Amino acid sequence: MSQDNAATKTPVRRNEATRARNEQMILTAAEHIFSRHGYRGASVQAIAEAAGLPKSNVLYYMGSKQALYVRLLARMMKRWNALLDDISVEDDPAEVLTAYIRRKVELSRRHPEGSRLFAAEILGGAPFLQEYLHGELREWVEDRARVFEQWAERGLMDPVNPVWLIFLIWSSTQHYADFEAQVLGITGKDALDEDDTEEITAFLTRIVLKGCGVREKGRAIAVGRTAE
Amino acid sequence: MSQDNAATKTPVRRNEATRARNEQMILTAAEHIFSRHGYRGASVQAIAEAAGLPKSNVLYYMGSKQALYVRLLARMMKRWNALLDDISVEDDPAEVLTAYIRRKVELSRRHPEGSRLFAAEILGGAPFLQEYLHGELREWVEDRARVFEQWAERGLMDPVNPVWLIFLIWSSTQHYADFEAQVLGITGKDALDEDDTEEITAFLTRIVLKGCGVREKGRAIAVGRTAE
DNA sequence: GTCTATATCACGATAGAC
DNA sequence: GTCTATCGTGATATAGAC
Repeated sequence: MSQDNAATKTPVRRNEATRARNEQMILTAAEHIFSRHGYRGASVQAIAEAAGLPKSNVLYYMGSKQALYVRLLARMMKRWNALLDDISVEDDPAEVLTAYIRRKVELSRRHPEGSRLFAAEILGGAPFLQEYLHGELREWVEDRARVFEQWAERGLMDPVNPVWLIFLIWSSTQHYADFEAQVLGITGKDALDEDDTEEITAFLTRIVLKGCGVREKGRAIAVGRTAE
Repeated sequence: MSQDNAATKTPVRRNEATRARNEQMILTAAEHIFSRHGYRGASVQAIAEAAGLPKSNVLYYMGSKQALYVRLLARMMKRWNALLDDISVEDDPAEVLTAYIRRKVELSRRHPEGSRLFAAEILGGAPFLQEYLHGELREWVEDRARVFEQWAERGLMDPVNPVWLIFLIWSSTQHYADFEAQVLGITGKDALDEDDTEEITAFLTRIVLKGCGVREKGRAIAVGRTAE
């Protein structure tokens, strides 16, 4: 990230701070613009204006439009991976799924523009993420899928297709970030507050757990009008 | 759609056929390009090349880039509305939800690019669809929501928030069109076939019905490892 | 290290030849 | 009705002044 210090003899501490601050401004602004218009639809000019810097500075700091875009994608993948810790057959399905849904909703809420940036990349056929999808992410899904299947064999949940289940969790949680404009239009709100988010998390958790017949710590779950 | 016939004296049937065919080519090509790159990211040049026509002809037939885009959005909204027939409290929740999920999956499968076009529009803040979201679509959702609530009061399903339920159905069904690149990357397939689609429909239907505690024709649903 | 000025090219749209 | 030629604008990127 900063290997070119050898070229400059003096420490230039003040400039390093300036650079760090400007880079942060650019990254924030770029995530905003790219998420709204996609890679091609976004212009460096618009990003520069949003960051309050001259257009050339954006290119000076980031090298090129593409390098900036790739850097943002990588940052989002990193956030994403941070909440995907390992699971094993010994874990409790209800706990794992509940925690995962909650974290996904929280991440979407914390970084809606990153989520939309990723969504736009996938919508466009994932030209910059082909490798990631076919490699790292695919392996991650296969690992979890195997655990879900073992849970089903042990009678801890229904034998549903684990990949479709993962897609269900992804789509339903990200929806509130990616389709925010639609959600707000239909609900008539200006923004979703923390209470809404709590309610949505509880709703999605409940549907997924009950829908997959997840037993809590070996007990059969309550069913019927008294449930929840 | 064709009110300017008064200007031409002769019938010009052949040209009408040419026009109809060219317009169709343009609409198909434009849906492809707009869905990949969004409104700003798409160029009339690229649409023209995909349609096999000179750039000027695209603008001649469609008037402007924006008019073409709006026309495509309207076409998608029309397809969308076609499967949203009225429901009442007297209907069976299981039947209504099952049919709706099936139709949504089928529509996404028939028109994946239309679905992605819509998604890109929403991702970008829905600049051309604000009115639709706050008006027509919002009313549609409120109508269904009221019926869901009445079903819950009658004990036909759990008292879940009906709006979150509708969002769940939308997001989980459209996921396979909108995030197709991700789905194919992770599953390692070239395309989802009809068997996959059937399986996904069955999975989503099962999770939603069971998750919401929908009783089939008044009976309590089966639960536990023998279910399904 | 930062920013102005500019090179080069593609954009949407249109005027006018056929 | 169709297509070529072109206009004015805004794109990414860079060279060079400070």
